Amino acid sequence: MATIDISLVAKLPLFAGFDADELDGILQEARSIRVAKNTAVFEQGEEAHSFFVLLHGHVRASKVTPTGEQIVVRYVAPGETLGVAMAIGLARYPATATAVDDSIVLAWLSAAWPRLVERYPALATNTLRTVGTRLQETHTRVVEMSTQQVEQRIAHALLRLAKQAGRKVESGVAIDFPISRQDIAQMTGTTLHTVSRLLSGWEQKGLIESGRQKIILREPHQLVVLAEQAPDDTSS
Amino acid sequence: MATIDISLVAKLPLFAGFDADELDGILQEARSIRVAKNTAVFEQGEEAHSFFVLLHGHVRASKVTPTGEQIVVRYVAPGETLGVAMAIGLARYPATATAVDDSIVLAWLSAAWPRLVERYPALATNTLRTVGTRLQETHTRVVEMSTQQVEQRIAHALLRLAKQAGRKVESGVAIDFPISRQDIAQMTGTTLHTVSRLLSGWEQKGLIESGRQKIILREPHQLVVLAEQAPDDTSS
DNA sequence: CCGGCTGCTTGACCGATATCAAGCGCAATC
DNA sequence: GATTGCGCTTGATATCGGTCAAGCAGCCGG
Repeated sequence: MATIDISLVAKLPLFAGFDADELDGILQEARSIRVAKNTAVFEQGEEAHSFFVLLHGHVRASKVTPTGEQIVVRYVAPGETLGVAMAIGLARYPATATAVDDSIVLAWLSAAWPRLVERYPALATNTLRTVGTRLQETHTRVVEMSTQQVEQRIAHALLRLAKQAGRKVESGVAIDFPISRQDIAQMTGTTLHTVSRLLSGWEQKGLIESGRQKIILREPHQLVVLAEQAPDDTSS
Repeated sequence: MATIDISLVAKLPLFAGFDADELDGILQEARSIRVAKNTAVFEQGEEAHSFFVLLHGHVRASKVTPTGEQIVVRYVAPGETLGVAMAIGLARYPATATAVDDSIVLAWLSAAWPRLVERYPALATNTLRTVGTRLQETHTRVVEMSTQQVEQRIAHALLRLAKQAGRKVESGVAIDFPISRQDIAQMTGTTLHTVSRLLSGWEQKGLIESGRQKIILREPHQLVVLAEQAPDDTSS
């Protein structure tokens, strides 16, 4: 029953435009849950009993196809919502959410959503905005997959990860959670092998520094150049 | 000032849960606009002055990349909303909407959206649902592009088009608007040439019947088989 | 401290699909 | 009814990146 501190969430997009009292009312209904590294917040196909806000840590949303192939939908950063299936009219989660680091989420019962929205209509418009943003981002991904080579796509993916979850370190910007070549392959529609080869190449050129589930961008600007390079541009 | 007939729109998802009076209030503010074949409803990058509901015809939403490549985002069927940029927090249209047939749209000024939503909160939740659905569909597309061969992707695309805009004809199901090989290429992330070759092959096998900007599915079920065929399944 | 798992690397090969190139024919326009 | 353009077809060739295969190495658990 420990109440959640308002200051933790007051500035999140989901709660934009709410005053302290309203926030308090909404938070009344939330439970805070610890999710250990490598355990699921929810699983694809499961009944969408709750929706969440990530408070701390990092969560990977992924989908499996009927034939067993897996793709990474996105990485969730602290402050973002996840599992809003009910709000968009789904009874079941369309993807699996796995903590890639020890994480903390706020959870509301999906059943409470209609009531919350009725009392606090801004919840709907705020959620509409974030779902709209995700739609834009997903379209960007489709465009990239349609028009760019693997090298450009991976460069873009790394830059996005760094922007979203970059931590400054001495030698550059580190991606602040464990991520494998396989994960990157599943984000960019390619294979583990190709990612490995490309990253090895970049490491040789000093663009990045990498290890087991670890990537540090040493020369982000060089990566930007790579990412924007036209398919046949051999000017380096 | 000709008022729009309520019965035309009462059953659309955007207006789910509204009674006649409310609908009337909303429709007061709409203008009905004819859009001739091959003209734009709105253009990518343009200020998002209005949002729309397609009443009649078919509209193609497409995006151009900085480097000039074009991709088709989706085809809009009658009853669907388009140009809801403002609702998802965008000041400008993220894509171009072009009528592929003579079409009729209802248009509201984007500026009216906040006021409409305040008076009719269900507009927000209904829009949230449709944007959520589009997000799902776009994820499906990403999954397909990541895991399937061109042949499967094109088969899926045709089946989806037929489902969404199929018209029964003697020889099968026709896609009810002009669509070129180029369009299909831009929907599936491939090239005009590959689409042409594949369709030629299917036509030979009697699966489809096609002509200039025209495609008729003769054997939808065979296409389903093709679409679901595993990458190396040579069982035909 | 050791063993084994899991993530990573690297080579060789191959094949799906893009690219390059040429030409055809329907259909709209004047 | 002629003309021209646009959508389509089809061949030849090139290549990116996937697949197959083998081995390495950092890290966790015992």
